[in-house]
Amino acid sequence: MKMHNPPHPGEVLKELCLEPLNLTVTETAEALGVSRKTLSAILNGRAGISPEMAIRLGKAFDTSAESWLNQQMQYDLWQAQQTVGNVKVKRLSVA
Amino acid sequence: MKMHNPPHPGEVLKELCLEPLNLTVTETAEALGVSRKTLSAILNGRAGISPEMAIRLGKAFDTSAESWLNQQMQYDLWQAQQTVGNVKVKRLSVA
DNA sequence: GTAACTAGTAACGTTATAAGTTACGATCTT
DNA sequence: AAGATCGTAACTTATAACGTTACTAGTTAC
Repeated sequence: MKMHNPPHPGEVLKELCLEPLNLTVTETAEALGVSRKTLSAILNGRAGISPEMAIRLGKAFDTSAESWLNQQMQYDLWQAQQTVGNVKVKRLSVA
Repeated sequence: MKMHNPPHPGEVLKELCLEPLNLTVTETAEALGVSRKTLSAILNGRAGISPEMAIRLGKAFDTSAESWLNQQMQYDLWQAQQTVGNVKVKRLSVA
């Protein structure tokens, strides 16, 4: 029931990882083994974090890949709810 | 560090939702508002659960959309780790 | 035993996303 | 001025979700 707009994981990545360590986008992209463009898109909220990317981030920043995917999931779910949150579905549970 | 192969969410859906309620695939697909093919693909592990689908499942079975997406995430992450789990990434953390 | 229902799936199309390379313009730094 | 950095547009490739239609095969009912 999270009711607040979850931040895009890219923002978090920038604020919690790149900035504190004074890492450039170019430098970080190379370290991650992805193109600068790919990282840039994530940082600017124009792409999501794929499972592969989550693994890379986990290794680079010594965090859990899961935490990155989790943030992405929260973000995606919130977005989907804004779009199709009012789809009509027949209740199938016992209740 | 979950080391066991997580089940495909489609299996869980079948065993925990359809079967206990004696629901047919056709019937459930209609209730969810998706095509029979789409549901069938999920149930047989040939498609994943999208955020939209998670919302539909949550409404139909009175569960949280999050739990469905979470299962999908675990599954995707495990799959990705089997494939690219050994990518080389430069360590960027302080440690 | 035929008709109805059910299920998997192949073949087609549409839309969207992740990722890559290349290239350009803008800023900032030395 | 020269070099580095960054965002981003254009283009390509691969994958994925979803839809419709249609075929095959099994099961159930009359």
